[in-house]
Amino acid sequence: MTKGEDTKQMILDIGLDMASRLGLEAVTIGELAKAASMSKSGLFAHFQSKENLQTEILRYAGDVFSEGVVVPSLKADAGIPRIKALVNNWVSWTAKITGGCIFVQASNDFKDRPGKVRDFLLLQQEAWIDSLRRIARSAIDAGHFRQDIDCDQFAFELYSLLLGFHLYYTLLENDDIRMRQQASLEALIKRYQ
Amino acid sequence: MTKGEDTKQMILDIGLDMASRLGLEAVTIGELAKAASMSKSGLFAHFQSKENLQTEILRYAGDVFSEGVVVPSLKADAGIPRIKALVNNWVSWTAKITGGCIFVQASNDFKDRPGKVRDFLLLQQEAWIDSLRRIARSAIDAGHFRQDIDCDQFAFELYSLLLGFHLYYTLLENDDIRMRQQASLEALIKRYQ
DNA sequence: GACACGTACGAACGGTCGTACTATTTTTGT
DNA sequence: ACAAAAATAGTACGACCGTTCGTACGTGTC
Repeated sequence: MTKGEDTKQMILDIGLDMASRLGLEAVTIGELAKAASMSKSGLFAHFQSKENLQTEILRYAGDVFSEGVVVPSLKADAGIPRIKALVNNWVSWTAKITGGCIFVQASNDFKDRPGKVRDFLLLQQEAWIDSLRRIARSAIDAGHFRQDIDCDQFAFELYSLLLGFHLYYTLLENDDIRMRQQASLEALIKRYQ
Repeated sequence: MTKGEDTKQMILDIGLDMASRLGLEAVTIGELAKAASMSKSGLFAHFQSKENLQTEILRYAGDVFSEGVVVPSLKADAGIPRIKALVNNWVSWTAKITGGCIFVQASNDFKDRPGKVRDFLLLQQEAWIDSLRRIARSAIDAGHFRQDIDCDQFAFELYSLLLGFHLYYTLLENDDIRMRQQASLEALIKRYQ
């Protein structure tokens, strides 16, 4: 790893932390440079535009998300245990940072702003929904879910539940919400059994 | 209505339209003045700060929301018909404008920015959740829902469903989502009967 | 030793932001 | 009709935005 790549990774680390706390939009080049103890221009040289910086932060966030949320859940037994593990990991990921899930935040920020960042975010969201779909599929294969269920429908309902948790947790700072979401998850699973 | 109040209302109308399309954050004083064919300073005099402008737009949005979403649903028969009417009205309200629901957008934008706007938004969200709670309560009274259900839990699950619809509709531009949400709503209602 | 390259810097650009002050015009009450 | 009051415009400000420029200091290569 050359010196430049090293620095760039350091910038992305700080940038991801910043984006997690305040949203991807709040990551300004000046502020990021200050946090990284660099000059604006020195930092800027590593990316060639703000768009690139944002996209790279998202990509890096995706890697961390995969490693910290998706992959660990695959170690749980296929089917219902894996679903519960995934939800727990997602909740931990979301609750760890004050601003909630960076992807949920960014989805809201960029949904009406066409461009590279939006396109990339869309790919990531579709990949995430695909993860939910596949986890439902594996629950069928494990014999935990009925054969005739609609995996897309399950993915939508599960993601909705996570989004509900996200709003209650970040905006309303509702403390009971973990239990409430747990109860909803149980009911959701039962409906597909 | 004096001339000033008249102008102010006109500004709020345009401001709400702007906020609906691009989010409350995107309503800048300069752009709003341009859209209203006024000078920045002339417009600014009606509010005394950006915070006031944002709060007043939210308050006005709340009025429009009440009148266009909540009140009409009260004309439907109490219980399940009223719940379905409320959901349909909410979906129409959300789908009518490109940016989706202004409150969902603003919730994401302001959740980490303490101040008057956030405080007011929180009140509105709690009032909305209370509407959901009361509509569940009236479904119990109408004999459509079981006596022993948790109205807060129902409100959370219903709102989650709406948030899921919101993301799928605004970001993913998923066309099947109305049907999918309809199916989920039916299942949700059935669980509480 | 000359040269190119990677890396970082400070300064400055044109632009937009919210806000403050001062004029000027328009409306209102008598 | 006229003065008081309200409404709007004009101008300027300091701060921050993303971006560009010229420059300087290593480090490795021919």
